[in-house]
Order: sequence, then C-alpha cells, then structure tokens
Amino acid sequence: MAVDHNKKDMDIDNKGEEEQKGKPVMVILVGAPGSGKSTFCERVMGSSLRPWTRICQDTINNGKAGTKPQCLKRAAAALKEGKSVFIDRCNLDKEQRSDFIKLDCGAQVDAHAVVLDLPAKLCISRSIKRTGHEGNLQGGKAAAVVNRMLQKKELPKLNEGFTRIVFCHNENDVEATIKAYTALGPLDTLSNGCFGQKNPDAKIQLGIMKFLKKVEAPSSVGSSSDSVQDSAYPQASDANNICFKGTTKDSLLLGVASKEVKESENLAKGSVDADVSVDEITTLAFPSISTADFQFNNETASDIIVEKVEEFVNKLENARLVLVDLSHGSKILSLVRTKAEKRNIDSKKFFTFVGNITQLYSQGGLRCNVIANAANWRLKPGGGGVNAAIFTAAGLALETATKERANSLLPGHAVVVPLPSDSPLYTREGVSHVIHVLGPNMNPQRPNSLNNDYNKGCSILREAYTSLFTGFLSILRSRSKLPRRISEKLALTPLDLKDPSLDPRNHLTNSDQKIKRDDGCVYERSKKCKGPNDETVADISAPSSTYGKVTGDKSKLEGPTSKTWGSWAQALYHIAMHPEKHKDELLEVLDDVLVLNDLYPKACKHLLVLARHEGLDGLADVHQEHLQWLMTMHAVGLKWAEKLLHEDSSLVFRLGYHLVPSMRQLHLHVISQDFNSNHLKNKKHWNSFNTAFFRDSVDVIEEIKNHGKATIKDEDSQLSMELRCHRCRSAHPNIPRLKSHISICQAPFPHALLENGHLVLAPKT
DNA sequence: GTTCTAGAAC
DNA sequence: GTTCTAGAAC
Repeated sequence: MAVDHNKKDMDIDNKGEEEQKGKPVMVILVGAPGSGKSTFCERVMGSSLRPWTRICQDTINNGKAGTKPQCLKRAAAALKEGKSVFIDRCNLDKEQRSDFIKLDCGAQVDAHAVVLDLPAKLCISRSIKRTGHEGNLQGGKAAAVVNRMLQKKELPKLNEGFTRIVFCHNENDVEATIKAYTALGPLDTLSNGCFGQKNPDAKIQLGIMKFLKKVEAPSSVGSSSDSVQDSAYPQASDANNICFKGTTKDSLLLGVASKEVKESENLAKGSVDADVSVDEITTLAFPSISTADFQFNNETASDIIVEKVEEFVNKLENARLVLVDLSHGSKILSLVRTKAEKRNIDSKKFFTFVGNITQLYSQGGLRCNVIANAANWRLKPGGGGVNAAIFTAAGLALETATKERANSLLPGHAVVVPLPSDSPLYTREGVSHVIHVLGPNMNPQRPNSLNNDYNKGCSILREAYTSLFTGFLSILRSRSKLPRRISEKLALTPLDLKDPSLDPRNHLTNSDQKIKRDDGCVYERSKKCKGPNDETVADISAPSSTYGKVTGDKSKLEGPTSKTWGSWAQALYHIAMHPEKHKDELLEVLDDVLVLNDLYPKACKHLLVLARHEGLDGLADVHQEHLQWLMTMHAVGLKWAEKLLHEDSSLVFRLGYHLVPSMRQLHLHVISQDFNSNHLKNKKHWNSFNTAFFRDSVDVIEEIKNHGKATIKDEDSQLSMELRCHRCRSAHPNIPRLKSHISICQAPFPHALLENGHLVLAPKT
C-alpha cells in the first residue's frame, strides 16, 4: 500500500520536471545484531531502480571489519557520486548516528532511519544460529553482546536530523519497509515523518483510523499487514506479545526482551519531559482544513494552502509552518509538497509532515508550540478526526479554555486558545496554544453543504487560512516584546502586539453569530445569506405562539446573520491589509486607518476611512473594545471633511456607516450631501445614504459606548423604501425624478440632521 | 460594489 | 416605444 502511494507521489512530482535529477538519500539502519540489517539492504538493492551503496562496517576493510571513520569517508564519497547509501551498522545510540547525519557531501541529502526494533529474543536466536556472519558474532557470545547493546539502545528521533524514521517491530513491518525502499525510484521521495513508533495511546489512534476509513477512498486504506501507514498505529504490539508470552527456557533472553520494552517506554517519556522546557523554534502545525470530512477538493485546497503559506511565510521571522496529515499516502500532502517546491517556498519555514497532530513531539520528535484544530462550529469535542483527537489529547482544560474565548465559530474564522499548563498536550507535547479554525463544508451528506459552490468555498477556505496564520502571528507578536518593524506595521493591526486574549478577533459574540446546527458537529449555513424569505418561512413554520417551545429546532432556522464575502467585496479588505500595494489609490496612510476616494462616488465628494483591523468587516463586528477605532475613524473623517470644506464651502458633509455593508472591511463614508453623481443610479444607492440604513458616525459611537454593540435590523426594508428628498422629505416616483428634484431643492435639512453634529458644514462667516 | 438585461411601468 | 427597476451574474 505504501508503495502505491509513493507511485502516486511520483506521478505528481514528475509532472513537468522530467529532467530534474533525483536526490540521493542516506538510510541509517538501526538495530541489534541479528535484527536483519544486512538482509534488508540486500533485499532492497537486489531489485531497486535507484543506485545504492551499502556501507557495512563489518566488511569495509577489504572484507574485514573496519572503523567508523572509514564508513564515513566511504559514505560521503558515494553520496557525492549521487548514490544513495545504507549505513549498515548497529547505530543504536544518538552519538553513533550523528556523525553520519552531519556528513558533508556537497549536496543536500535526506537522512532516513530504519529501525529494526525486533524482539530481542529473535535477534539473539538469529545471531546464535548464524554461521559465517560477516561480523563474526556467532554462537553463545551473541546473546551477551546483543543483551549489552540493547541495554544502551537509544531510539532515533527526528530532531537528530532525520527527515524520516520508520520503526519495524515485526516481519510484516520489515517487509513493508523493504517494499517502500525498493519501489523508490531515482526521482522519488518518501514522506517525511516518523512511522510505526510504539503508541502509548492506541484508543485515539483507532478512532482516527476509523475516521480515515470513513472519509477516504477505499483504495487508500490498505490491509494492516503490508502497509507502512497502518503499521504506524499497531492495534496490538506484536513485540509485546512475543516478549511476555514467550515460552523460551532461557530466562536471560526473556529478561532482555522485557527490559527492551520497558526501556523504550522510559526513553520516550523521559526525553520529552527533559526537552519540553527548551525553547525551540516556534512552529505551527496545522491539518489541511476542510479536505477530510468536509470533502473540499484536494487539488483546489492545495492551491489555497500554498498561496496562503506563501503570503504569510515571510512574516514568520524564525517561526515555521507545518502541514500535518496522519496518512502516509496523504494526497493533500503530496500535492502541497509539489506546489510549494515549484514556488520555491523555503522548506525550512514550511514543510509537510506525516504524523498525529496530537503526538508530534512524543512520537515524531517534532516540537510544535502551536497546533491548529479543524474545529466544528460549536467548538466542542467530538465528530472524529483531528477535532476529536485534539480535544481528547488536550483534556478538559482545552474545553474550558476554549469556552472562555468563544462559544462558536463561523466558517473562515479562527480563535486562538492558550492551553492551560495542566493540559497533557502542554506537558507531554509542549503545545502552548491551540488555534481552532473552521473551514467550508462541501460535503452534501453534512448539513448546510455549500453544494459544490466552490466560489464561496474557496473564499471561505482562504479566509480560514488567513485567520489561522494571523492568529499564529498574533501569538508570535505577543511572545516577542520587541518593537515591531515598519514592514510588519504595514501588514498588521496594532492589536496584534497585545496579548491575543485581548484581541477582539479571538472573541465571537453569540448575539450576532447565531448559527443553526444539526445534531452533529458541523456548521450549518442557510442557503440564502440574507433575505426576508427565510424569515417568512420561519414564521410560517413556527408561529410566535409556539416559538419558544421549538427549542433548537425551527426557531433557529434564520441562519447566521453574518455573511460570506464574494470576491468583488474584498477590495477594501485587500487595501486595508496591504496598503503598500495600493499607494496610488490612498489619500492618507495612518497607523490605524487609511483614507481613499470611493471608487464610485455617489456625490461630488465621497471618501472612505478604512479601519486597518483584520476581522472588523462591518458594523456587526464592532464592539466596546473597538471604540477607539471608531473615534479615530471619525476624527480622521472629520479632518478630511473640513479640508474639503475649505476648498468648497458650499458643501455639506455627513459621516456614517452602512448598516450592512456590501464591501468587506469596516469603512466610514464621508459624503457630501449634493448626491450629484452619475454613479448614483438606483433606489438602493439612494436609500443606503438617506434612510436608517446609513448610521451616523456620532450615533454609532454613542451606541457602542452605551450598549457595546450596534443594533442591526430592518436593513432590507430600509433599502426598498420609497424615494424621499433628504432635505424637504418629498417623495418621488423614480430615481431620475428624484435626482432632478434634489438638484434644485434648497430646503433646509431636517432638524435631526442639523443637531448633534450629524452634518459637517463650513463655519459661518 | 457594478454591469447586464428581461420585463414591468409608463 | 422608451424609461426604469430589480434580479442575476460577476
């Protein structure tokens, strides 16, 4: 099975890069005498298409035993020639291995470890039986030697410098690994990661395997006997069975065997505890969002992942991003790996990794301080897959900590949750933060699927990764107390410096994020984002008298009040996030806000003041903690109104927000009240500036001060109201007639507008 | 947000 | 026949 996957990888990798030369690989075999290292090499070399050299210390000296430096020299020479090498010696401790890993052979060479961690009993009996073994370790001496070696055994870890480690505990594992290396053509690569390490927490793994079987194509799930992928998650340890059920008469051998098991456990545990406090590179491990149960197309998803990684990777400084998948044959990993290579994304800053996201350190040796969870909208455990695994591994601490941050999550959004130090995920794996992120659902079997609407799907998936990576950046910022540089200032809002817990982006209020759910864990989107139709349906099916009784059922059918943004609605957002790319369009660039002319002005003068704050899309997102933002925007808007009044004192300005904006990113309109513009064409245009749909900036500030949020209601009815002159309030049948009226109407403005600073006029002279 | 256009309103 | 609106597509 592993072989099949590799072939698939190969197909993808080779597209358009036929002429690219393969990279040699160094495979360090790790195992006691009698574990089958030489046999392993011979089996692979016997039918491999890749040029291999076997470096065997027992025979390196003209057929006699040689020294380690001889092996090193020979290995370097072979690698320089482009040959792959097997280091066929015991390599049982870290020090023995490290010189080979550090070997300088001109080119970049991946170091793999193949650990033949077979039962000691088996190794010893083979050593005893064998005659003519190259190392001359025969007969009764063997037992004592093997015993001694195994006592000092130190299992390899990825942080020694390996890109891939495979543990073989039985003959089936060995066979599968031989197959994988035999099938490794000159241009192929095998997945990075740690495979087959004994697993202390089999329950979670079984759950995940079950989940994978449910959602992956049947072809990707092999029989457990011949697959490297499956051998990573043994359902029962054969090694243990042999050790403890062994019927050997030799008590020495039994003692060796049980000691081996015990020791390997201790090693794993001890080393983690010792290293957790070491401050390593900050790393975010994240699963592919939406491609499992939510069935987002792998090809498209991989494009988006690479696109978003590319966008963020340069902002990471010393931090790294790692895309993680459990399955060795992961399609998404191989797609992303290929595309990231093509785009020359720094492989030190971003790489893919096969492993369980909840055991990256203890099982894979990869330290990740931050992990992303493919969460469900309720931010609750369950469901299966990554979400279930993370909540299980992190314990109740994560649930509690999550609840403090948010109660729900919208597709495309993320929430950063610092992990309490009593969580096992913190103590065992060194994970300090979990970022929950929710992607789009394309699975028609799940409630509220996007029904193959990949326009929406893609934009939500993009948002999801943006939110995830921005959340990660906010953690980085909160860690380093260093002042930000200019470049970061351009990309990030001031709040990013603060503790992520203060970042309003990390909080979601329930009130404006009502999301319907079904029984499961999956976010449910109403088919139409807005519209009185939905309300009507809900009213009919759930009359007001029974409203309260229909709990959690039809009464919640309105769906979310928030909406997804089409690609056309992102223009202001892009400007706010990357003002440096839009210098020509900007009238003013400040730390917190930007000022620009509205592209389609609805009056002689029509400016926008844009908040440079990720996650503030419209009034609905504004809360108490954004008050300073509103004040700044108002002050800047006022300054510009006054500036324009200075140029033309006949103008009158009004400052305000649209109740439900069409364009993403909170923006304040600064608009002159002549409405003399060819771009003002329809009822919606007019009403959006001349009904309650237009919320005066001063009123919004008051409302946020007093109530903590803006009331948003009747937006649709406001937009379809009859057309009335904003001065004399006369009604007009259509837009042309209204426009001809307002061009001549000289009536004073209504009192309400003249009071409390709603209008900005030139000072009377 | 705009553009396009069918069909309603005049 | 022309003007205008409103909904879909982008």
